[in-house]
Amino acid sequence: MKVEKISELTTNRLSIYLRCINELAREGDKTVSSDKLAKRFHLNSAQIRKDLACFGEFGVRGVGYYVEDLRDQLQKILGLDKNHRVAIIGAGRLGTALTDYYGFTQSNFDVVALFDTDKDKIGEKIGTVDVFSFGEFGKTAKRYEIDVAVIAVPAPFAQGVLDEVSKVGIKAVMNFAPTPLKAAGDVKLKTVDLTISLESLSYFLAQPSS
Amino acid sequence: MKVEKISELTTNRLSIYLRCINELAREGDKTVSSDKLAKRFHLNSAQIRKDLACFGEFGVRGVGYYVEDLRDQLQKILGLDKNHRVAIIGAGRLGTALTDYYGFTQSNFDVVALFDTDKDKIGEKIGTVDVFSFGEFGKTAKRYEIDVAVIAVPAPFAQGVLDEVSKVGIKAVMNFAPTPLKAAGDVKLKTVDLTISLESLSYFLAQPSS
DNA sequence: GGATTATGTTTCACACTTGCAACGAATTGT
DNA sequence: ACAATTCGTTGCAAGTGTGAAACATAATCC
Repeated sequence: MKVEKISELTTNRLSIYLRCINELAREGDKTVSSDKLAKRFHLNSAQIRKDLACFGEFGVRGVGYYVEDLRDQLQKILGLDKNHRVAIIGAGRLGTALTDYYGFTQSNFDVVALFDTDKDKIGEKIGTVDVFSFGEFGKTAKRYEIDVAVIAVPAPFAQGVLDEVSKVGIKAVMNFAPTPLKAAGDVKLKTVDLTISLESLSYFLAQPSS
Repeated sequence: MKVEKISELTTNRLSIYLRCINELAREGDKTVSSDKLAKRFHLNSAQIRKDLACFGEFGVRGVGYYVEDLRDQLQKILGLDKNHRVAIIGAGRLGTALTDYYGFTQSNFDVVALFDTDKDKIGEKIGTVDVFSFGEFGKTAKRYEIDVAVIAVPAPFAQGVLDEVSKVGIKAVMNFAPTPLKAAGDVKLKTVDLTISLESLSYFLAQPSS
């Protein structure tokens, strides 16, 4: 078992392994070798072993991995055994869509509060979730024990929101605003930039070589 | 000007340059050097010049780049001067949210049709967009001259949708289903996997080192 | 006990990207 | 004319991730 720092690419692969293992578990498989896993899901067996070995010895030599055990281990490593309380800042189209997003609702992330600065929205409900004034973010976030923030405001306001959110002590932030943000060192910021993805498609379509 | 193949990382940076240039244009700047651009937006001046040089000589030695000209050039390179007609497959929460997403509506991507297999949804409208039966995708896609498809269906159906979409001759696909897909060589597939991003945050929160 | 299987681990080569430095070429300003 | 600026281009070092191979270790099967 190594004790190096874990690359984000590694944890991303762990997510993928977990999905594959879940699929095998649904099919009733009890054990699986890194080789079978690799061939079935087009992965690399050596890398699977390397990645898993970062976190412990989960496999059994001569046998492989016990599917249910590995699933539990991966869930634990990825922190999917603990619940998180999510606030979404920005009750616009994207924010309201994310509130209902099954990726949140089906996982260990519970959206418990929305924030906006629009007085017409404050006090309303999106589904079962209340919309609060972003001016009272600190107070409300503490009351709801928020530990994850999702930024769904227009780009020019995103940095301000991130600063405010960080001030309250929230350490995990997902940003959907199409702009790079500067976060404090101890804050994990994950930006999902759909604009770049779209423009990448657009570029491809514009190329005559296609 | 090089004629090598362009890496996707390069085009992603072009998207970023375009944003920066747009910001400068809004502020009224007429020219900018790669050095100023780099310092202002925390980029690398040599890389800016290298990236731009892949597509032509847009700068003027001793002067820098003309802001408006560079903006137009970048838009043209990224294909943002031509409109695209988008179909969204899957009229669930994510699909309907994307239909209204300003990233689409504010860009050169027009969402012109939704598809689903649920009879209760077929025939309805999401905003101004009709929901069609996915069974008639080929016919309807041709009629609407769709050239971009967005997959917003549950993971188990995503590959089937991609195959069907490819059969119709659509070459650009954006996939929101949390599963890797196999696309034909001439089809550009861009997968946005929010689950992996979420689990990455979850992992971070689970680490005692944080 | 011996053969087989498959992990945990190390090692190496390869590819890719990035960042830095350098330099000729071209333009502007004095 | 000359200095200053800045692009276009090249080369190189550093870092990172990937892929394949190899091998000791350990469990299972016969």
